[in-house]
Amino acid sequence: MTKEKLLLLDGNSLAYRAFFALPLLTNDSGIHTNAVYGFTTMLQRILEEEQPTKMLVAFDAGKTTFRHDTFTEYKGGRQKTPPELSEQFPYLRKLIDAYGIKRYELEMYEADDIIGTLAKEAATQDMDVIIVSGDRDLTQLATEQVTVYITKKGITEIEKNTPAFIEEKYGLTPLQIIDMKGLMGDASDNIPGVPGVGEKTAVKLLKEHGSVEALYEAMDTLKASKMKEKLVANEGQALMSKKLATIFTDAPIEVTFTELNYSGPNEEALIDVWQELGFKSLLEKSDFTIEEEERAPFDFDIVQEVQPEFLKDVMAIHVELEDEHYHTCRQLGIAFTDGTATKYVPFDVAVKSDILRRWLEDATKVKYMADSKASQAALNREGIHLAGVDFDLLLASYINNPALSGDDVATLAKELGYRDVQANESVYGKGAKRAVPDTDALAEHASRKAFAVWTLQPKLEELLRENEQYDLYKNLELPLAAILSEMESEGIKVNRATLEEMGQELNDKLVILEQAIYAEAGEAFNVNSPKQLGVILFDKLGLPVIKKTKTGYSTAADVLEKLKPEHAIIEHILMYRQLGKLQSTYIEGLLKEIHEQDSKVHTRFQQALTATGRLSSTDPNLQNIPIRLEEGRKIRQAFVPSQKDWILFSADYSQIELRVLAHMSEDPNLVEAFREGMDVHTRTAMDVFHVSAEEVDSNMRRAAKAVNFGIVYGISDYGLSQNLDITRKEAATFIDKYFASFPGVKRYMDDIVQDAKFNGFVTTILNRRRYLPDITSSNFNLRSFAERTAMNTPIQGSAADIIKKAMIDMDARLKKENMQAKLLLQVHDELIFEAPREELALLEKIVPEVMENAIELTVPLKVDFNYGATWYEAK
DNA sequence: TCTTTCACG
DNA sequence: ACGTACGTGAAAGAT
Repeated sequence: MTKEKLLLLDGNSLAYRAFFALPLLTNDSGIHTNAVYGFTTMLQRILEEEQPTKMLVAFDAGKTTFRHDTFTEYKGGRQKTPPELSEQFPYLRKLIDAYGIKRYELEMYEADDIIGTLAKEAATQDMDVIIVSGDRDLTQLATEQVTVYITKKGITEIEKNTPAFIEEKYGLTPLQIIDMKGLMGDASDNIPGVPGVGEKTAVKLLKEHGSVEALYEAMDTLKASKMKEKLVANEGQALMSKKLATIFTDAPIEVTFTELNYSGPNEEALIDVWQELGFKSLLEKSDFTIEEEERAPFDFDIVQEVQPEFLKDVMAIHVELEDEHYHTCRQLGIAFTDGTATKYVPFDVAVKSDILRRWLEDATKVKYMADSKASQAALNREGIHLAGVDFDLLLASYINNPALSGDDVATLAKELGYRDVQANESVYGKGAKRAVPDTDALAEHASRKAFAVWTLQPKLEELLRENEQYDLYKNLELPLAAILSEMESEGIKVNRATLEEMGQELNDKLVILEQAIYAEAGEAFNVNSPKQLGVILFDKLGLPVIKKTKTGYSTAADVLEKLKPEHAIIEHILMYRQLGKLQSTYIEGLLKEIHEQDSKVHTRFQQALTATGRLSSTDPNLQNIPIRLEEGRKIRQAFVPSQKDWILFSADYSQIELRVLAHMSEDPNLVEAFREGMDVHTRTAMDVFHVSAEEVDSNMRRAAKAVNFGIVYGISDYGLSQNLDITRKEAATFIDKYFASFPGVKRYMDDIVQDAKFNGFVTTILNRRRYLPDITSSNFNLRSFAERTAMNTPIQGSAADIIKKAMIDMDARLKKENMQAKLLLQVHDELIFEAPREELALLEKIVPEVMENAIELTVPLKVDFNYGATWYEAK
């Protein structure tokens, strides 16, 4: 029989802690949920770690307790419980019941007393006892059998108070904690103590005398001092305070230990509570099976022939695809609705219908869609050129709040309170069980999506107008989707043979390096395993440990760089890593993505994903093809134009983020630097180091460049010190000097954080928003992160606005000029085109012109360009 | 599925 | 006293 383990939780204290530690979350019905959420996450963790056999959550009952008989002002002057917290207690009780945990409260006693009484009793029955609270007072209950867990940093960390721990921390026994409070008092409980005595003095006195009573007995031996006077004058108060602080361990509790047996949650009840509270992440993480919500019945028809009268002037249409890989997956069918009648056409039927084809291509026929870029790309494959898209649910949701957007219609709809559409996962299944369902189920699913789009269109447009984001959505993101879809469908040609040849060479080098590493290590091991590599470097070879990760030794490149002088193996490992990365990600990875039919790769640009408004690129990611190191840069030799005698043409914005910063901050110094066409890093070095342009050496410029990066990222001395490998203090000096030279930037950074605190969000030049709920958090880390984000997002996001606008203008200009040149890729501050060589002269003229004039700033935008027979040469 | 590492702007 | 630079995606190993 294993030992019983009793877990006693201080319900009130933990709820308070969680409430103040977390931002005010609300569920769909507007109930605040942060305290319950925090309590739940903490409970989940403790249950997993401790595996208790018995549990109880104690609550305070009512306002008055026996302590008020001693001192009527006990807990007086306390702030009223915020209503946002009060409303959560019923849910907390429901939650605890669903977990199958005993709840208990007792008239006239506080939760502490219940816990103290049960802990004492349990210890006599030889149980292990763990108490969990946010209130340090409870540490007085610690004994060899009773450990008191006190939550720290809100609720994320736990301090385990054993008698030994308390001894080390204060030099006191757990029971002396009571004496300490008797002397120093406790403002939060309105316990007076002795005025002028704080923690330091109290601990000192108790180390000397042992207890409050012993201290007063020995009072005559103390030499006269202000302190002694205060002690003498407040003897009664000190003794009363000690009494108030003492947890009562003989409360008349009427529960048996059998009632406290814990055997796990009632899953069904717990799911219900979590759903009611809207704890999506917990529901997903748990392995509970969630029952489908009931949906209202829905009328739709499956048609095998498209009649012209089905197709109205304004419709919501949905192209149902097998999965998210819309360039390759099966297209299953098309649903369309006018809000009255909903029809589903299997895809093979749809493509054969000239009526439908003409309607899809007719720009005067208005279409509302869930994800127009995916649909357009999927239709492009059949030679259907979608036109007339007027609403895009995915993009509208993303602009409304970039943090929420999933890519499933059900998820997006649910965020707006619409539930009559199923999640893809529940229609198709997941993992190995994933399969396309029968036509009826498929048709219903697609039809419901079309209807959801129809229903949500007015709501979302209204929301966007309210926030003055309609223009951004309608005139930037929506037309951009069509352009991106063309870019993706066009694809970029990749020379398979070139990559294979490089792969062969890399392979030869990797084999040699691997052998050298084994020889230097004295054994063979998996160099790609950070764990095994850590053992070799730090245990076997005894190299100094510079940094640790949460799972072991760090073997990241910056760490290895520092170890280079220590051992010859390091250089080989770094080289192995570098070449291995090229081989696995860029040679093998890219080869897998080349389409057989056209020798091209067709990436997907995610337009509704990033928090800042940037695009991202997947399958393959063409926004991180190597360039910084020559070995990697050669990968770009495999990217070629799709036609003979064509070229690749690349144009990039110079210092766009710093120019945006100059524009937004209106810092005179920074503005001048750009207006004068100066090298901005050199200029920064001149101002920070107080030297002339000629005196700026490469080191100074390097440091200045790092500071400029830091400014854009939301500067911190720690980050800069890491980057430049200098001390934090030196980094702080750099930053101070920078802000002294660029006071406008300093003001901007301060203002933007204030704005974010006031509004709860930050915006870009085109009014893109990012909400920053953590900006008011009491958690230092969360708040600091939000503050840096507040500084960075307007910069990164506005740069994204600018290049997106340039893409739209460029598309129009290429059409106007009747050019064959095609835009293929966007890499954040760079556009890559392919074009016949004859168009080069015109490209050199119009690309910089269009890009530089995309959006007018108070400083000029500058564009550099290059071209060549491969992407490598277009540098 | 999560963690670590490393490629890009 | 707190402990990270901003934004991404892919591969490999560990779990």
